[in-house]
Amino acid sequence: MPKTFYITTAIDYTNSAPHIGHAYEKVLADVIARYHRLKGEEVFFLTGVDQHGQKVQQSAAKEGIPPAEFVKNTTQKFVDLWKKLDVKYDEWAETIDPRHKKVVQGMLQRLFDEKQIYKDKQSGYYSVRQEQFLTDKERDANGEFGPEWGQVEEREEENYYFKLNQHKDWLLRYIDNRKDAVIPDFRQIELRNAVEKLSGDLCISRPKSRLDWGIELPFDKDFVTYVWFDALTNYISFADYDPSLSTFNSQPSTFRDRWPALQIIGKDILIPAHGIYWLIMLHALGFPDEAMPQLLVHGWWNLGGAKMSKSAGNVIDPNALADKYGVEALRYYLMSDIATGKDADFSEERLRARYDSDLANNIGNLVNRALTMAWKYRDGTLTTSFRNYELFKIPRTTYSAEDRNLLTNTEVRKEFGLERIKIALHLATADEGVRANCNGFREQLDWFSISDACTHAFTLATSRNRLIDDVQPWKLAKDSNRAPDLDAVLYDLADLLRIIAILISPVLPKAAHGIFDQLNWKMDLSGKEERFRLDDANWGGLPDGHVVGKPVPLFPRIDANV
RNA sequence: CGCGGGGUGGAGCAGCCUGGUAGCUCGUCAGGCUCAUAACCUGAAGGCCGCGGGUUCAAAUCCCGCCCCCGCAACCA
Repeated sequence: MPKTFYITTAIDYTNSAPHIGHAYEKVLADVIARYHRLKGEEVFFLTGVDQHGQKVQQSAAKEGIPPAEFVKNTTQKFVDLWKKLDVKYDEWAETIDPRHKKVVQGMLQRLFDEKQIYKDKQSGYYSVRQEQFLTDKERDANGEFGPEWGQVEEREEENYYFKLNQHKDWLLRYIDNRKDAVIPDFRQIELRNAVEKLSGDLCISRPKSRLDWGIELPFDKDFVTYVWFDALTNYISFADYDPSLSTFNSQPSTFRDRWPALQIIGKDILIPAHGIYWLIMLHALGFPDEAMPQLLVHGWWNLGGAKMSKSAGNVIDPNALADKYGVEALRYYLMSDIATGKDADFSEERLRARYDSDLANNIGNLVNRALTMAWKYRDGTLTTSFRNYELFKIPRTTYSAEDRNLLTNTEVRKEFGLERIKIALHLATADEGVRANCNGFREQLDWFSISDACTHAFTLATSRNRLIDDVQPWKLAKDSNRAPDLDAVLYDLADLLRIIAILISPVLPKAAHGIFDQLNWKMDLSGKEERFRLDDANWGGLPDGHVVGKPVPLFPRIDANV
């Protein structure tokens, strides 16, 4: 059996409501997951929330409710948003889940038994009011800790540490040996530089006196584990990893079938969390190099060139955008107006412009004009009988230079007329054009260039908008001698829409269904077969006599509504 | 000399690794069409590819220097 395609996202911290960055990452993962389903692969898409930690504890205290209740409320906001945005995951990770807790504790116990975790003292400046140790980052311009920290004292605290540093050389070698450990490549360079500077071990605990909203250390009930072993572990704990089995090959078959994952993360959590801590954690647990996850690092949506932040009060609410413009418009914008891995500037104006020009004017309008003509001239019925006519007989798969000569031969021209030859040429090359664009589509998606992949669907749509202008079906309709020509064009248009729907389905699932519905293309497939399959994206899939549905504007223009 | 990204027609970007007529989308202007969601199609205008040097027959693309903008710099999820 072919291996399952496993994809994860970062799990979001449930301290506040989701913003556009959260939405971008999940939609990106969803699109990649849908693409792999489209290829017929088994897919396991995991996303979820990180619910433990100090900030949650503090926020809950502020509202006067238990952390568990607070977390339940914020978690719901994420769940609701993913439902709204058609983010279709296969498993949901919550760090308060008992399954997760069991794996985290199992891992910690094993590493403790193997002496990779030890207890030590740390000392430093501690803010009593904020209940946290301060670092140089907290110092103001004068090198002092500002009044917002209240009383700052030197304090000493015992904690548990993970022997991170002893794996440094391994990590360097791993990064050097695997060119695509991190995508895009400049992030891998960044990581490599950071690893070289790595020194010291990793503090992985907090005394319960300071933080008790977390997973208890299995070997010391006075401590909870702090963020790293808790949050990062979700990627394996929800994929059936068994921490009691020390070698990778002894893991359950479900886990081995899934792992390793393609892990989608933001640029802020590559270094040190995923690029260093996580990879070293896996290595320490006995994961071989071949079982290291690939990290796909995306950039940020900025606003007017500046970083979005809650303190600046310029965060974008994905819920409001989805309500205002629709889910498809939002998904399309997030996928098309950014190069995966890089930053981009968020602009509502560009969202509108891209939606109107790419979706409404190009694809939506094509659906409308193609189906309107099918009804106006043929009562919605498509036929393939045009293939019985002389010039349309050339089997498209064997179309050759000789055939092309035939079509451009002056004698033939005289006999059939330039118009029919034009259409014959078009039909003869239609399949080839579809295949080329489908291949381009695959290629771009395999490189995570979602925007460029979409372009291939638009190229096909543009080619048919051009064809309509070129052959002018409204004139063909007035001449009964041209009936086969019109049939051929109407069939080609409808079938192209079917293919376009398949290609846009990862990014625009609702619209793809909309096209299929308007084409009246019901797949009488059994069981859990997908409605969209890349294998079906070949010219000529609609049967003779198929009756299409009535056209309804697929992507109503935004500027007309607002 | 901390690490990394960016500086390309009015706007947003691709191209740079693997040198060889500067490409895409939007916008602008001029035509065409009427099947269509005032959509669609054709054509045009508009760029010394941040600056200075170098390598080369040839540089946006390679090398050196400089200027400007933006992230990150370890307890922050």
